[in-house]
Amino acid sequence: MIIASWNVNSIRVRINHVADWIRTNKPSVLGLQETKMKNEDFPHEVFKELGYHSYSNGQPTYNGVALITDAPLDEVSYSMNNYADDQKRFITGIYKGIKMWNLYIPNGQSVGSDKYNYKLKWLKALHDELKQSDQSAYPNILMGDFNIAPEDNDVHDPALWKDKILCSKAERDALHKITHNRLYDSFRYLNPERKHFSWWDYRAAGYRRNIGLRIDLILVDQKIIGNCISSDIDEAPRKLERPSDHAPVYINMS
DNA sequence: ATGGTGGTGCGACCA
Repeated sequence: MIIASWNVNSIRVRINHVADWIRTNKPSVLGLQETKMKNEDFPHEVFKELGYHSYSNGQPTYNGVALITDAPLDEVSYSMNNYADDQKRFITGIYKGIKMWNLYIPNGQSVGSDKYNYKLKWLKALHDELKQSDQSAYPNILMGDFNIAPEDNDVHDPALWKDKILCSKAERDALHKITHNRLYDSFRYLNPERKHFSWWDYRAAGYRRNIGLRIDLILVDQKIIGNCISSDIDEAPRKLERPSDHAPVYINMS
């Protein structure tokens, strides 16, 4: 089964790209970020026609996440228990005995800014939320736009990005605290040396020059990491007309 | 060269 994550940067603009990608790849679970659409406008009918269930936690203009699944989810949750957040960045649900977390982690703007402090607070809250769920019977898969490049091999020019937003030590430490003894970065686990990005800035012709970072991640519970067969990033949609600035990342699990 | 492009929505913000 395919588990995938994609920051679409507006579901309204990207709906045909997403529908085509689903038809081609037939994911079991697809987490979308930056839908930028309120729930009542979400195109549930498009996914229904494809044979999928869809769950939206959206808002106008900014943020917004959704889970698209080929079987119904149980226990869908739209917020963390211990962190009140007006920004719609969180949705979870149980899929065939696995707790799927789809997350749009704050960008953080620049190191030291108010938005950076919000990002670190959000990551701490996520850590606490995950720690609570450790007692649960369900293994976890966390997918989404983490807005953190885990290591220098995930960055086109590590010297240029050193201590910058998406790469700072505090962000990486927060991510490691979340994964420690619990989760594997599936792409890196299965591709120890590969340099492959998931996001390229629209500005400065980032994609054409392959100036990118790997910030879209699928973190898999150590209890089921052995079921992961492969992990990859599909650049095909990034080459289309009017693409998202992110490519879909996915894992194949037995 | 210290910006650039793109989405939302129509000005200014976010990334």
